Amino acid sequence: MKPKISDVAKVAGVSPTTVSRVLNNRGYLSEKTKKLVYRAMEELDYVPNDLARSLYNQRSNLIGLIVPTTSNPFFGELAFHLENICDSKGFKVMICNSSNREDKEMKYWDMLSRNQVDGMIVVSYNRGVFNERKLSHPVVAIDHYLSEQIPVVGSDNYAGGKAATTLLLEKGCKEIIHLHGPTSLNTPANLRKKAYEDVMCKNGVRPITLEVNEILNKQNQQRVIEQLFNTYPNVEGIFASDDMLAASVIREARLRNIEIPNQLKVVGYDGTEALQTFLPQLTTVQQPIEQIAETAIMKLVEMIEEKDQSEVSYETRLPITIKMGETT
Amino acid sequence: MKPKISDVAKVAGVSPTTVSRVLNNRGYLSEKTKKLVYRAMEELDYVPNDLARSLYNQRSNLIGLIVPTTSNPFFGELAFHLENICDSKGFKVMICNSSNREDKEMKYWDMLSRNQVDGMIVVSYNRGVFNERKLSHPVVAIDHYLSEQIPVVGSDNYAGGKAATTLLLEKGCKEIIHLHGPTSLNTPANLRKKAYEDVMCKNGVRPITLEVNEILNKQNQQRVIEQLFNTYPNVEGIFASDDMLAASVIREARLRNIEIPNQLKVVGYDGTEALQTFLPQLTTVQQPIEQIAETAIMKLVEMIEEKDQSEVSYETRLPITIKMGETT
DNA sequence: CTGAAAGCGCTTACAG
DNA sequence: CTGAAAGCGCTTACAG
Repeated sequence: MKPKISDVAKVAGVSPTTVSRVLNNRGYLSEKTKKLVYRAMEELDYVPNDLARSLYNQRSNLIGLIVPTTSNPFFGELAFHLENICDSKGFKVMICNSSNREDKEMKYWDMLSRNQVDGMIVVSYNRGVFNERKLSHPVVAIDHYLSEQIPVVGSDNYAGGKAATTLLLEKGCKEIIHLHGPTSLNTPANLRKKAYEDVMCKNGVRPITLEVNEILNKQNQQRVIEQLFNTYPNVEGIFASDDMLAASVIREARLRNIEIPNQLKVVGYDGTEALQTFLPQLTTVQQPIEQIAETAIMKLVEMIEEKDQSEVSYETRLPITIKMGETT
Repeated sequence: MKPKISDVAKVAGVSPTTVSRVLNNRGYLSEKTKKLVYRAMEELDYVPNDLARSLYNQRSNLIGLIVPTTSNPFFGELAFHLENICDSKGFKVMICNSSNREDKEMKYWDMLSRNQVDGMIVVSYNRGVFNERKLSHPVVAIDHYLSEQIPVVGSDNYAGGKAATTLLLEKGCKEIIHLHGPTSLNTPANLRKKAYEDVMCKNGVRPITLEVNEILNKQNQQRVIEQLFNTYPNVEGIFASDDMLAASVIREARLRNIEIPNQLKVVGYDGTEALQTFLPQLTTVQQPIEQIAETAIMKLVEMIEEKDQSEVSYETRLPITIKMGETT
């Protein structure tokens, strides 16, 4: 059996109360008692039981994290930073990969509630699920509106879309097409499209946005990309709303012997570390992933700590940077 | 306050014992009582407290996962599969990114122990840390030996190294160099090198292995790669022990105007999804990541369930496949 | 078929 | 400076 506080107490010749106080460094303790207790803990290889502690304290120091999948470098990198920051603040992270499925998101949500998480960070494209659930604990969303009560943190999508489009125009592209994820979802990411369309119109060029309906669906992506090249054989610039789309565009262009950047210029969005090792030549709009993670946790902790949530701003947009590559 | 079992009991007009039994579907219950209890739970929005449950049951259904970082697509993808499989078996996952630092691994290990994990999956390049810790719960390692007591699951590294080297030879390369991670660590991954050297010797060619000392250190990698090209300007084939190295090799070759695959052929190792979207043209040895995850969890659960651990095989090597790209 | 009591391993207000 | 008692929210052996 694992030793418990009462075992330590017996060995140290004190009461469990005293051991607990030594453990938490609370109240007045004589040096002698402390040493006795430390020695006993050492001798028994005592490990405190955080479950029991959390139960009594009504505080788990646990953060639930729901992402589509850490297989995707963007979410993998986001999860890394979120966990790291949580750790530095004394929080533990329970991770959930929803594959962006509503049913899984719901199950994970309930599971996390049962596990008494102090708060949750959610990356979901399915607003509906969360909109209706009563919030028994604070939640912060990344780059997607989940409900009126759930603050959102993300990159400055409008600035990103604007920068990408402007760059393509400056490089002399006339026919510029935007490849975008599903817009039926009301998310801040739609501002990438909005910015693209605004800039295009302002420059007297017709904006053309093609939509990829399903996120995480490679075949669907591929179909849309092929259609793009078939319908617009003279396309000179493509602004893809994420780097994986951009990579697929580059691949298709190569198959069609379209030279990049001479005949076609491509700009992506995200700028993960993985991209920078695997496809460093891609010009892309880089999201400040670590800063997004920091801000999200900061908000969440504020909500957890102070029960007055009126002070937490609903939406935060963090500045992007353009990473110049060889595709523009 | 959140409702607890006794609140439900009051509303349903039964005892807490009965509510608990309904919750766990244990023992004889009259249909009428069940309905009463369900209705009460519904009415109160009752959510069971898994912390309390785990405390009593001496079983958390929690798995701790320590990886270097989910930013790296290989670990990100591995984490995804591990979590998914855990979830399907009713386990929750607490995730820890160690950045491959011994001090962090130790802290995380202790943290997970305090949280009463039923078991741990560890990916670590630092054998020492774990070798000395007494195992208070089952542990399974991925692709690295941590101690005599900790089973290892990974890809068949020898077969992978052999396949890669053989391919390069078949494609006509004479001077083939192997880029390898730190070999001071005694890990199964060293078999990639061993296989390379065996195949080279068997074919009467001199094996040359260059070592990257620090994992996750980009500058160090870059230095070694530049040195490779400077020292061996006529290199015809490079077998890199992971895809990120291979990608850096390709980048450097491009800077030096070395044509791939005409002048130089490159084979990587891992074959993650991210690679397949970002750099699909790379020929690589593909690890069966999902299968590795499955096997690891299977072993871990066996160890958790049956206390007789003699039946669990110490090492498992899962079959690799060569994914042909355009770099060979 | 159902309930009162004890206990999982902690912590804290209260008393001394 | 230290301890006995109660309680965090559950579950289960025991009794009825």
